Amino acid sequence: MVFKKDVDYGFNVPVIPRAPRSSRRRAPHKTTAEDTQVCAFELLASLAGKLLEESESSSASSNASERSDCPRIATDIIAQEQEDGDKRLETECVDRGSCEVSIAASESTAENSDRKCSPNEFPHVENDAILERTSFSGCLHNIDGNSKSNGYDQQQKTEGLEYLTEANTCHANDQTDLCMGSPGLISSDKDVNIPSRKNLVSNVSLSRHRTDVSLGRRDDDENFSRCYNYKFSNKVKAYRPPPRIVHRRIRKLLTSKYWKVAPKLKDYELSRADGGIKPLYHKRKTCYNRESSQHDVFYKKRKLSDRNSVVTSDGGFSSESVTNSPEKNVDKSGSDAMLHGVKFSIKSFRVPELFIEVPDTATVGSLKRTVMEAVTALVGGGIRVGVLVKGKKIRDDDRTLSQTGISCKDNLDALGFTLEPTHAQAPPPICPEDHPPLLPNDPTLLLSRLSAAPALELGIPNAIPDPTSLNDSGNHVDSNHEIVSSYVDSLTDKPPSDSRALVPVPAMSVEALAVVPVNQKIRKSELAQRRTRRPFSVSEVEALVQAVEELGTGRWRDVKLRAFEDADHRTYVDLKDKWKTLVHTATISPQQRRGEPVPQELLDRVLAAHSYWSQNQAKQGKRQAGTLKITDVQPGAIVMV
DNA sequence: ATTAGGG
DNA sequence: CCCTAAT
Repeated sequence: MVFKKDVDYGFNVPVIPRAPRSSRRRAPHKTTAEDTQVCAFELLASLAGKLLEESESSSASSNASERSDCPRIATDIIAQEQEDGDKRLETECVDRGSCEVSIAASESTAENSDRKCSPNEFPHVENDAILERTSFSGCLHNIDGNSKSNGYDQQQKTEGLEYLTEANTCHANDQTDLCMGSPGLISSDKDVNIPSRKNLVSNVSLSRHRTDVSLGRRDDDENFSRCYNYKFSNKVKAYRPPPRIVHRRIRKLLTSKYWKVAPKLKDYELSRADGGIKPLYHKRKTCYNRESSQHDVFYKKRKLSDRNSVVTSDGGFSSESVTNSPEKNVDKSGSDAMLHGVKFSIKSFRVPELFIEVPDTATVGSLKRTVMEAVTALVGGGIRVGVLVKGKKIRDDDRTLSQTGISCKDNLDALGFTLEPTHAQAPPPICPEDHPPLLPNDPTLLLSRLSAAPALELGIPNAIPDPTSLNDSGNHVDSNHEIVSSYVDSLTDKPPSDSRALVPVPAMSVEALAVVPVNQKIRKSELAQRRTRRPFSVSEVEALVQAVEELGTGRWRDVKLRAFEDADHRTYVDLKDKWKTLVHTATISPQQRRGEPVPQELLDRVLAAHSYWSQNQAKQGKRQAGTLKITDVQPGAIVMV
């Protein structure tokens, strides 16, 4: 941050009138939620419709080869289920085993193991539907972690039992993948009530057959992106469920981090070419649930139900259902030239787990849209592509395809891709915007800050912001570039001239690959989680104190504008909160204080200002032109008991 | 969009 | 810091 003001108000505290309301930014006209609703709805509906259509008409043949593409899986869950010994369950899930087996394990293996649970922790099936996959060939499973008889922890673990399945195997057995059971069925620890699943939606499930609906290829995409505003959460309130409603939950759970919503896929394509498009969503106010959502699901279910909630994990468990089908896209005329090339098409990407919750009074269309949102959010949250060969992850980006064993057509079957959260391998993701143009250690900035620090003028050495603290706000390395470049590299890997590396079939593969977003801004928004903690530096406190001394404690917006306008990561709420803690800190004994010690001088000023402004709250109106001598109130304010 | 408070 | 209610 930078001190915007270097005026020495001394001890005189002028009462500065509030900035005229007119000066406050007005949000531009926004499209009505209605529009958004309708549009998104239709789009998703049509998409889902196609899925259904395809799933019904397609055969149930499984794809063994595909399965072998991703041999590694999270089987602990399965095993767990079987340990449970529940025959019904077993029956229900056995087939799924193959599905799971086909899931490519990624970094979050640890996560999975964490999810392991003892038999008696088996998930309690309810009526919530859990969408295992939302690759649009996904399976729906009726599993609900909300056991009313279990405790919180149990709940957590239960949630982790959600199956990781792959659609193409699920459908192989004509399993009832989509389970929309009747409400109210709750099972105890020992009695996993699964039967309800049988009554559930029949095989007309979405997952009977891989639908191969390309995420980024919908004609409606354009509209979609425009209309999909994630504002539906408000809208959904219209679907407020009746008291006894049971909410359907569609979720996949692997980690505790959530991605943020993102624009349509097509944008990604564009972004690749343009070098980045403007993100549709900057604020975190979009539709996602934070960590607490899961933790509180027990207690706040009611709350959650009021809106559609979507949580996607970044577990890195994203797997792909890539289908190499060279024969399909071979360019006959150029077959010779492509003899050593690699052509393939990506049928679809499997999407990492999603957590979706909507009131069961919501419409199907709403559900579809929600799923769409989840997927979109996930994809836009910042992912990168992982390459799997025979189930093995290829991390060396410099290896040629031939060296990797995927240079010949025969091996294409073993080629797979995964979608992984970029930050899974990246350092703490930091938003570029969070940092001022000037580097923290930039002499210029440092000087300006020092000179602007009232403390200097007051001759209080302690208040001089130390370089260390100054660096605090900017010592984060923007990892975006790394990530992006890394990602790009993986796609545009340049192999030795003599060997033809991955040469995507223009129309097909390029597009398919484009499914992976590169947009930095999108990545930024990825942090739909709790903001990174950023302790106030002494200099910041300094600025805050000064601003409050001048403006009072009820004008945080002005404080922000005055002293922290350039500190994007400090919102007026942050400032208000900081002031709150400062007052508290100043009140308690020095021994009880934690963190970077704040100069007592500042704390004294905090108390003084706090005291003054709280005392004069009522009189503020009359003191328009008045001034105050801090010293006048300090004596009393400093008194600590 | 802000402010005020509780968590 | 987050979340909400109330402005």
